[in-house]
Amino acid sequence: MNAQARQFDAVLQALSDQTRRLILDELRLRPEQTLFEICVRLTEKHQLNLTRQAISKHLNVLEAALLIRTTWKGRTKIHSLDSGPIRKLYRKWLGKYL
Amino acid sequence: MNAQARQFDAVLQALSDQTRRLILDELRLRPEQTLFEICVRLTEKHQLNLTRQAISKHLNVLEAALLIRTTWKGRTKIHSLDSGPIRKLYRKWLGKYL
DNA sequence: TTGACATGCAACCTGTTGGTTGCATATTAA
DNA sequence: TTAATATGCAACCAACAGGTTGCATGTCAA
Repeated sequence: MNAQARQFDAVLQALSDQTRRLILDELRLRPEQTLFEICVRLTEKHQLNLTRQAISKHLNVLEAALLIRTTWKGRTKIHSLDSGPIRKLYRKWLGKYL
Repeated sequence: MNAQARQFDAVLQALSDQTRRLILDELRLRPEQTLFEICVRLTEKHQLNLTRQAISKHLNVLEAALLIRTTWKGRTKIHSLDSGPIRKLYRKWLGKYL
């Protein structure tokens, strides 16, 4: 299996979880959020009661699929959406089905 | 979690496997194929050496996600692509990211 | 310097996924 | 009727996913 197929696997698998889709939605509306901010929004806005570590794992999955970019600012890690992989998936494969 | 989120989970998870994407690609180019025809195409065209039962499981996943429709014709089961769930996903969620 | 804060890392658990092998069932053809 | 054919079903397995708890690390503020 080639590299692009593996990349599509990772992107689609990352998107196949509602919690991760909610995280992306939040980052789309409000970029540059920390782990704690994301936790607060998910619990208060979406009644999603997960531990910080669970959210952190989801962020790692999204980052591994290159769907979010991160930078460190002192002791806080800033997360932002990168929709590049989704657009690539659309151009190279998914678009045929629309 | 609501029903639509679960449906999106199922569709994206079904799409997150390269073998299943190849199956959809084959059914898009040539609809109305049986399990055996799909097996032959995957092995001969894509050098994918899987047992019939493995392919059958993949077809079940795709059918559960409503990505393929099936009808019985005697002792053969005919599979066809249904891109409806992909279009719905695009309309209701993914399109925001393109 | 010390304590609070933001995050990471690792172990663990349960359920699911992707694959196999073996056998059963139903339909068609000889 | 019998044999070949197309498929389904079930058990099993290793690997992975999603979640938890507990502890470690690095940075900022008092």
